[in-house]
Amino acid sequence: MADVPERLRSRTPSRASSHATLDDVARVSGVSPITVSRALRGARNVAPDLQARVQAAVDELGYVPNVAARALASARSSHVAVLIPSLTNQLFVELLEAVQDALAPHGFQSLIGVTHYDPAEEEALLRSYLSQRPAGLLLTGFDRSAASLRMLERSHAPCVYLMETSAAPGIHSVGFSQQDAGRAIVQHLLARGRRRIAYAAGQLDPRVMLRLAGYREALRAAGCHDPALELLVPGPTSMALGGRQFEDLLARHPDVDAIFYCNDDLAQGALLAALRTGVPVPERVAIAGFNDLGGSDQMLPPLTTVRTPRQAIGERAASMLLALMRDETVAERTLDLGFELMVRQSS
Amino acid sequence: MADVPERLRSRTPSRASSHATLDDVARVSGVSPITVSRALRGARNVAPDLQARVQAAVDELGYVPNVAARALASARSSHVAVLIPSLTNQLFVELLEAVQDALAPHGFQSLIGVTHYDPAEEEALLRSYLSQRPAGLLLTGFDRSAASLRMLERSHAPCVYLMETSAAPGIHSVGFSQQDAGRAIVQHLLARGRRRIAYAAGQLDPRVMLRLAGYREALRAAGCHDPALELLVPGPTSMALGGRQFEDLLARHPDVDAIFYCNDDLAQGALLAALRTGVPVPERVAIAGFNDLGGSDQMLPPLTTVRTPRQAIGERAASMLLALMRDETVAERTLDLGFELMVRQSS
DNA sequence: CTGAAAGCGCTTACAG
DNA sequence: CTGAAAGCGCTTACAG
Repeated sequence: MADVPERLRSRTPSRASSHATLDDVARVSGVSPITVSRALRGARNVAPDLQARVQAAVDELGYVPNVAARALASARSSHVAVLIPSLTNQLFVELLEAVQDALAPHGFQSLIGVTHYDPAEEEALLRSYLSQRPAGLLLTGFDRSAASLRMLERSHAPCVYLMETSAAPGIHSVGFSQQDAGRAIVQHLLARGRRRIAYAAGQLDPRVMLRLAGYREALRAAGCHDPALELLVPGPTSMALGGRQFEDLLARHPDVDAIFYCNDDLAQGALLAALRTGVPVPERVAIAGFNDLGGSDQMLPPLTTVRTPRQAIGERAASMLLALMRDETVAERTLDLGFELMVRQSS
Repeated sequence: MADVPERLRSRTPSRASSHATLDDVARVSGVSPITVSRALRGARNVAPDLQARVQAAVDELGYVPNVAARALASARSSHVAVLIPSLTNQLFVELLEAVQDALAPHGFQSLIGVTHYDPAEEEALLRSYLSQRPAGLLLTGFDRSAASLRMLERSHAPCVYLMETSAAPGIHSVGFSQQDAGRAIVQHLLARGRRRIAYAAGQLDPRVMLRLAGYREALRAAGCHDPALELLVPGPTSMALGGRQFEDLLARHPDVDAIFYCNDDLAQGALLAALRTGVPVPERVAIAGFNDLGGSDQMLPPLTTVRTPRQAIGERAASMLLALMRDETVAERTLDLGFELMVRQSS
C-alpha cells in the first residue's frame, strides 16, 4: 500500500482494488474519463496536449487498464482460444509459436488448450474457454463431439480450423491434404523399386488415418497393397515405439522392404533400432517418416520424410482469424499450403 | 440468431450480446439473480429444489457465465500467467503440462508466454499479462529486467519461481540446484577416470551458467580444470549444433576424453556425429547430457544424463501458487526437488 | 475535439 | 436460506 497516492487511498472503499483506475487518471490529468479512454486506445481524435497530459498521468500512477472492465463494456475480448492435440509433438509447438507471433502484435492473447487427442477433453476445454467469450477460435482438425459442435455454433465466435482442409460451406481452414502427402511418400518408395511397403503408426488420430488412406491408394494403384503390413498402434508415438515397431515388422514380415512411419519420432527410433540390430538402411529396408521434425536430418542415415508447413499454417490461420474478428469476409476460406518431399538417404 | 428465445430477443438492446445472462436464468427459473449466482458457484447455502430449477434454466438457455463480468465484480481473475523461455526445449513443455493439469481442476486458465530467453521479451509479456490482472504468476528463473521487477512488485500478485531455488526472503521457488547437478555429473565422469572433460553449451541462460559453475567446481577440486575446454555458444541448442561441437572439440583438443553437454539435444547430436565419424563412445570419449529428454535412452549408446524433475516442479509450484492465491501462508517457501544421475552406456 | 449519462453482467456486503 | 441495492472499471452511443 505504501506507493498508493494519498488522494486515492482516502477514498478507497473496501471493494476497490489498490490499482489506479481510469477515473484516477482523469482526475490527475484534469480531463474527462472518456477522453482518457480515447487517448488510451487508438486516439484518433484527441488533442495532442491532452494526449500528453493523459500519458503523464498514466506514467505517474503506473496505471494499467483493467481488461475485464474493458471486455465487459465493449463486449469484445482480447483472447483467442487455441486448441491443439499435444505439445509433445514438436509439430504443434511450432504451429503454436507461429500463431502467437502473429496474434500478439494485434493485442490478442492465446488461451492454449491441449486436448490429448481426446474429443471429451476437447469438449471440456471448449466449454471452459467459451466462457471467456474469446474473440476467436483456432481448432485442430474436424473431428469433434456433437456437443462441441453445438457449443461452437451457439458461440458465434469466428473459428479457423488447422492442419486439414475442408470444402464444407462456412468452414474456414488452413492446412494441406494429409491423404495426398501419404500417397506421395509411398509413391516415392514405389518409384525406388520397393514393393513390400509397411505403414507403421501410433496415435491414430484422423490425420494419421488420412495418411493411411493415401498409403492404401498408392499401393492399390500399384497392385501391392497388403493389409498385413499395416501396423496401427493406439497411444502416443515415441522413438521407443518406433524401434519396437521396426523389430516387430522385420520379425513378422522378413520380406518387408520399406516402412512408412506416420511421424518422424517413430522413424528416428526405427533408424536407431536398425543401427542397434545391424539392419542396413536403406539397402535391406527403406525408412520414411512424416513432418520433418528436428533431428531427422541428423540421423544415420538422414531420414527421408515429408516436410509439413506448420509455421505457415499457424501464420496464415492467424491472419485469417484476424480478418474474421474484424468482421471482414475472407475470400479464400480454404488454404491448402501443400507439403514437400524431403528425400534423404534412408530411402 | 435463430436459436435465441423470443423473450430475450424482444428486449435485446443494441449493446447487448446474444448470450443469455444471469438475469435471464433468474427470470426463467423464477428466483433472484443472487440465488442464481450462488447456485452457479459453490452453492453452500442454496435449497436443493432451487438449485435444480436454476440448473434446468441454465441447460435450457445454454447459459455460460461471462468471466469478464465475474472478474470485474469479484476483483479476482481465473488467469494464471506462466512465462517460460522456450517451447522448443521439451523440458518446458513437460513443465507446462504439469502446471496446466494442476491448475485446471481449480478453475484456473494458464496464460502462456514464451520469452525466448530474452528479458526484454519477458518484460513486454509481463506488461501485457499483468493488465489481465492475473490471480497469480509462474516465472522461470530469477534473471529479469529492473522494469519487470518493479511491475511485479507493484502488481501484488502472488508469484512462484520455477527451476531454480532461492533463499531470498519473500521469494517462493520450486526447483533444484543447477550447480549441484552440474557438479554431480562431472564428478561421475571423474570417477570413471576421465581427466580432460569439456563443457559444451548453447543458449547460455542463467541455468546453463550455473551448470558451468558446478562443472568448474568439480574440475578445480580434482585439479584438472582447463578453460580451453569450455565451449560456450550463444543461440538455441539443437542436435545439429551438438554434432558440430563434438567435431570441433575433438579437432581442437584431440586429448579430450569426455564431454558434458548442457542439454540432451546437443548430446544426442554428438552421439550421432560420433557414429558418423567412427569415434567410439565411450571408449575414446565419454558423452553426458542434461535433463534426460525423450529419446536419450534410445541412443546408440544410450546417453548418460541428469534426470530433472520438471513434472514435479510444475505440480508443486502450481500447488504452492494455489495456496498463495487462497491467501494461505506457505511454510516451505523454497522446494528443492533434487535430480537423479542416469548412468547409461555413453560414459 | 470533448463530455454527461447509462449500461455491460456479474458479485459484494448488508439485511431479513 | 433468500433478496434489493450498489458498485466493479470500463465503453457505447448520443450530444454539443
